[in-house]
Amino acid sequence: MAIPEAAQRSEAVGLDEALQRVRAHGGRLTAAKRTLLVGLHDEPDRITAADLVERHPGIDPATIYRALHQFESAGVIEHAHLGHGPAVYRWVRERSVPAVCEVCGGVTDLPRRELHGLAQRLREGYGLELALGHFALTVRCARCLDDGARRPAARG
Amino acid sequence: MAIPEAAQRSEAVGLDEALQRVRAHGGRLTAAKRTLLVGLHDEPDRITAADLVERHPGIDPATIYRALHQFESAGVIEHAHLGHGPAVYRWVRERSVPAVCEVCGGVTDLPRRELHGLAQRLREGYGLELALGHFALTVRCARCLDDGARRPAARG
DNA sequence: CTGGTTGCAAAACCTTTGCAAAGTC
DNA sequence: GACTTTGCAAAGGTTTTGCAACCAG
Repeated sequence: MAIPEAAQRSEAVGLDEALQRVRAHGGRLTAAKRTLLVGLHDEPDRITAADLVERHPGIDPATIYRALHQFESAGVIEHAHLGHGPAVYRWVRERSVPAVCEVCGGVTDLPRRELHGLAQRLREGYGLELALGHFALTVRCARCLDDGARRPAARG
Repeated sequence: MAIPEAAQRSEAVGLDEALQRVRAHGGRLTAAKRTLLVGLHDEPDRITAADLVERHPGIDPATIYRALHQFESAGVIEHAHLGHGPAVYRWVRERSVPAVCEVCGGVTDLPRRELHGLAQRLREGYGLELALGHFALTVRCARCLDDGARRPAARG
């Protein structure tokens, strides 16, 4: 239930500002962190910690996890859970809501706007403030729905 | 990405029918499974596998996990992921969508109806069929929002 | 120099799997 | 008697932690 401190209303930041932010949060800028920040900044997709471990054989997994936590506290990156399996990390950008196909695992990014109606209902009806983006919505994509229709489910 | 076979459109079933269903799915009714089914049937809340392990010291954890899978295939129970931490299991009932407070972890069950609007938008706008109930929505509950307002967040 | 950071190794956590013995139908 | 299930133990994948050596500011 850890809540990223600064990540709350963060907007996308450039690489330079990211470095500053990490320092401002009490972090020191080591070679490892610079490397990881550059890698994350240049990566358009959501990636796992394991991806980073693989791409940076010189950096220990523990270091990578620790750096990711720190970057997230600094509001530079954010993580999400797409389903089973490891968390995925991404540079903070215009906030979107990931929708994961439960069949093929494909991710569709939805503009937050699509969730406004729901957010309002939850706010007015339940006093709940929808927190978007940290956990994915589960869906079935068009392709998998199509496959399912063609080869109907093994009877119940 | 495993999709429960029969659980798709299951309705709540009684204990007796559950026993039948498990047998119908090729399962044998052992003492352990009967015990677990009764426990699950009588439990109003979502519980973890660890809860069951604790409540039934005579049954091995591996057996409990295997039984849970089998019950789920039979459409008798369903599991969901509320956030970080272990999966939670519950007797199948009128389908609802769990909303978990990211601060306190409290769960609010939403009627599926609240999600109809969103489901329609995703269907018409993206060809995505919203799959509800397996993963929770993340929210902040009224109480935690209130606390947050009183003791404002450490600035970003 | 002080205090954050690293690598290594070990552990934590949740869940799955192999196997021989035991149980169900 | 055929086939499933159980307990035990071991392993799996992901993430965290303790600790001594190291490095940034």
